[in-house]
Amino acid sequence: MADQFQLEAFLPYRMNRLAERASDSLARVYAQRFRISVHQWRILVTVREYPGLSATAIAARCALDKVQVSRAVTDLEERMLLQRRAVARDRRSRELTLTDAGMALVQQITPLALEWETTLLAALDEPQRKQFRELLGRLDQRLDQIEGLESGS
Amino acid sequence: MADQFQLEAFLPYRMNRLAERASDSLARVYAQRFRISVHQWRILVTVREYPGLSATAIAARCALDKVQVSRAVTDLEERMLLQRRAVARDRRSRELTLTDAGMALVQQITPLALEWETTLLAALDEPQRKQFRELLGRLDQRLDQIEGLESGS
DNA sequence: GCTTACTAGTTTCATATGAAACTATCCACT
DNA sequence: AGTGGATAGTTTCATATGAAACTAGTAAGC
Repeated sequence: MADQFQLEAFLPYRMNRLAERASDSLARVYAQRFRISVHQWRILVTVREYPGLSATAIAARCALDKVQVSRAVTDLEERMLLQRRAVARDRRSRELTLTDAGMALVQQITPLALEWETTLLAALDEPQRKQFRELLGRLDQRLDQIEGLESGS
Repeated sequence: MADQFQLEAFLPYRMNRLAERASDSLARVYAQRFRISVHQWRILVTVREYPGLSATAIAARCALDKVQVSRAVTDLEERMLLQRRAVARDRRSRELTLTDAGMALVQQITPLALEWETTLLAALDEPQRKQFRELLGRLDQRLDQIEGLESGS
């Protein structure tokens, strides 16, 4: 069995390598130019889409660790790209919103990110793009199940 | 434009999240039990498939950094899972091969890894599995082109 | 055979990471 | 009101990372 195992055909490896290459290539489009990390980018666009979320909610929504969110948000706030506003009903938590500068930054980077995505997806025709998204969704759901089994049994 | 950007629909994010979840879930199958990291697993199976490769060749083949390979190999050698043999034609480089214990370990982990992969792929039917591999391949090739453009211009 | 440029692999060092501890607050129950 | 968990977010600390420096060796031009 092991003697026919090929790393190149093993999906976890394939997915990881592809995701990492894609992520690195995209980051080269905006990271140095705007001094924004991938984590910070995720946070900025999520706060733009859902203004007023708490740090914990952000962490859950963009698959980040709460420590990473804490640190990234501190930095973004220092740079006046985002603000934390105290919320009456729970004084542990704060509502996050973008500042005008933060919004402007997102407006600047978004077209670059979408353009990069379009460039990547030029490898596929429209039905294939649709199919790819569909398959990613199915695998994601499957991982929900697998994780359920892991903790359940 | 930015006001319709959704992280959840953005492919680099989707791919990253899926790959990371998959990698973590799989690692839970063997990492603690055999004290093998993902990097080490890649190295072991690659050395099994191509005995006698150098560290640099391994790094290129499994998308790892040469520093990571150096460290992982040192550890694997200390644990007698792999050996480095001097090679006459170039005294900087050494040929890597698995020891019997290393081979046995690969034989033990491989079925678990393949079983995990099968569990994940149960989310898809056979044509979808084939299609998924095909699409990953196309995107990989596209990234070769994109990286070419980046350094070329 | 020297000098120069390159490559294999290791080590150093500064930074990134995330688990676990911690602080402050909230909530449920008595 | 008071006690015993939970939870939000931060800080600490030990480990992981990878760029750059380094060591040792190779290769090509003179």
